[in-house]
Amino acid sequence: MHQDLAAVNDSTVAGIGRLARFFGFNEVMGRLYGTLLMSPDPLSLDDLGERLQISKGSVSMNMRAIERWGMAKEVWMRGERKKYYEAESDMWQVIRNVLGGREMREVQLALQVLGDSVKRLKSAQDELTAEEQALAEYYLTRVADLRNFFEFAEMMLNSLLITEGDGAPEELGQNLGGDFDWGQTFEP
Amino acid sequence: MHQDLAAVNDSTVAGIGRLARFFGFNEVMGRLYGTLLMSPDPLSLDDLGERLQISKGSVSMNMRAIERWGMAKEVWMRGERKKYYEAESDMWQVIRNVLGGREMREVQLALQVLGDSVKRLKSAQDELTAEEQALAEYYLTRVADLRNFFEFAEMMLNSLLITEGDGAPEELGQNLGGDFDWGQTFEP
DNA sequence: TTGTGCATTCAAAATATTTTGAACGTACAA
DNA sequence: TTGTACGTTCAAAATATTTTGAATGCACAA
Repeated sequence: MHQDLAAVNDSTVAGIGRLARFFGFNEVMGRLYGTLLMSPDPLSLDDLGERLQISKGSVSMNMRAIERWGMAKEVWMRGERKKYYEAESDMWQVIRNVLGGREMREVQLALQVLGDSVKRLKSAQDELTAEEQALAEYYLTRVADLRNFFEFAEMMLNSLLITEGDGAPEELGQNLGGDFDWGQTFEP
Repeated sequence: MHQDLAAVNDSTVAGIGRLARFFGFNEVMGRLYGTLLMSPDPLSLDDLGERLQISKGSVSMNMRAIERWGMAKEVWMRGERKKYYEAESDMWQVIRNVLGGREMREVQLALQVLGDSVKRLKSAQDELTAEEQALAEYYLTRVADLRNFFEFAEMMLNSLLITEGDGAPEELGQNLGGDFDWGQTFEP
């Protein structure tokens, strides 16, 4: 193949691998996804292992993860017994799939834990010595700060995830406005 | 200390540790930061090692990383020879520090690589066979998709980073509007 | 300047993650 | 139903990351 075409493919695949690592996936996942993205035609597991020089097992496991994240899907090639994959090429869809499955859970969990902390602190008020009460106060402000932050993050994520159809969110601000106090600060 | 206060401290510290891992830091960094955040007073390296039961070396190295990320700063305690730290408690500032130092670089790099690819493809046009030209076309659309995506990400980041003062960005949309085509899609 | 009390460094050890490949399972063509 | 061509699994190996603690460095009080 022409040298420049190969170079473009390689640097893109390497770049996406780097990004994948950066976002907490492993690099091979990124390179597999990149390879699919840069291929006009679906590729089989063998094709992928061949191109990236990795073992059958690794291709199989990593591709399954990629599929679960909604970053690629299987494609049926008639008359073929092999599995073929093609990349989800709408970046917004990929982002939505990943955020929806991961960051969202993480934020929900954080909010849950913080909510529990507030309850716990408030219901313990009576049993506390003066010194402990001061610490409880302090904890409440810190926990409130964190909650504000995560509520904001949740709202941002929702506005991305709710967006219908392809492409960039039509107007990010639209989904966010309304019931959120934008003027807040974390140092009251 | 009262059981509920300890529990709130511990679950918050654990939660922030988890988040740190999630965002590509190591868990100990998160727990150190969480411990500082939940302490009304600055803590020394020994205090931190003691509370988290980790070695002097680990505290030293991880705290330095935390400091570099702008997540905590040193505090001078007069008459003390120890180093004391306190957490940066403005979450928005933390986010800005981290994004500014990391994601921003990453996005810039990606844009740079993609820009190079476009140049390379365009200047190679002449030397290509018909088949190679078709592939080059395909590459150009994929690379353009990625570029749109990263340009959007860059703009989002800028609007967060540019915000002055404490607290949540006053109006995220404001910084974004204007020169960006919100109506674009990645599948023209 | 010296002694002391820290922080820092770094090589080795511990731990965690990822890859490999052989063994196994499965679906499909014949 | 059988043989085959594939995919999947998983334990062991390879690799990467993190922690440890002893050695070292540094600044300050005296």
